[in-house]
Amino acid sequence: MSTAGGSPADGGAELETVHLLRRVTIEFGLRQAEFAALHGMHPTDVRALICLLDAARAGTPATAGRLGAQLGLNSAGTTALIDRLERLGHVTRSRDERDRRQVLLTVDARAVELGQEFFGPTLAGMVELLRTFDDREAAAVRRFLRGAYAALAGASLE
Amino acid sequence: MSTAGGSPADGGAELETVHLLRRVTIEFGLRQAEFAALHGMHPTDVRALICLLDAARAGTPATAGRLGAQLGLNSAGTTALIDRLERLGHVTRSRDERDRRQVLLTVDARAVELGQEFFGPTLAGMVELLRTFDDREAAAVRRFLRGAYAALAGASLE
DNA sequence: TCATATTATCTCGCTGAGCGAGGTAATATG
DNA sequence: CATATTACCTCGCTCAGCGAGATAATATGA
Repeated sequence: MSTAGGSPADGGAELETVHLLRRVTIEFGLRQAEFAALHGMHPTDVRALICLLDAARAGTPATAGRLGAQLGLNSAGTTALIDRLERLGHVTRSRDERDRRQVLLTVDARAVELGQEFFGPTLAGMVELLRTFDDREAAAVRRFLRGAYAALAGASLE
Repeated sequence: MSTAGGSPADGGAELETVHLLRRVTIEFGLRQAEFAALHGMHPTDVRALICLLDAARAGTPATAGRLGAQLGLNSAGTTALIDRLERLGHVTRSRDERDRRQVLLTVDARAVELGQEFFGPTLAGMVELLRTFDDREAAAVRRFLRGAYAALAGASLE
């Protein structure tokens, strides 16, 4: 169908998808907040762990400053954040030997486990769902998410 | 982790999609925080406006309590949140005449405009992208997002 | 080499978002 | 009609995150 002329009804289907994405992001945030409360943390702490794990997966060295920038915190807030995570034993600080100004961050294995315990079933549900997609459909989902990221961040992923 | 019987390569493609979604949600949160800072608000205030607009779109009456529940706030925090939004002129309180305990909330038109000014280009970018999808691909994206919401919220949408 | 700028992080003091506890109307229940 | 429940609000407090500024490590230029 999809008459290209941009009738209100047609735009609706696409806007609906965007609204859907927005609701998903809010719900994701709420689950993060729950996980945070469950382990004596704050939503920002969980977001920080996610960023650190993403960096680890991507092979990017995780420094204090980079983390703060990703989370939109200033340096004082970043220091406080890392203090909390370190106090809870979820991350470890270490000096970069190449540039001793920088603080490298590593996520403790136990923190990863806790995350998988909590988010595992949810993420598994999504993976399960994706298995019912054929190649073209799965590729479409990835293409949309990459595009959404680009639209949001003004930068594409890798 | 080791999910069910899929080959490692297969699980990778699906997990990649899920990680992509997670990154998108974090980026969405950052844009919300920027919008908030730009207008003297806080991230929670923006999330609240989104919830109120979603409720309006769905035709659900928006009450103080319901909003607080959606955002994971307790009653004190909810009251403070609505105080802030009302002080900024973004929402209006009114008593429900059916049940005078309840406070109904309506979003001011100006707040909607501000949101569209800021998020319009980003959302338009996503809509544009979606227009390049054929019907089956677009449907796949919606199906994934609905499923993701269900996995996150433990409830499906409508 | 040594002064100077820049970068990366930390410390200090403060503001205010959000919590727990408790209060006050309005509505339900026996 | 007393009592419970619901929906919201007030009060006092804690601590996340901010701005300002300090410190230490690295670049830059004469």
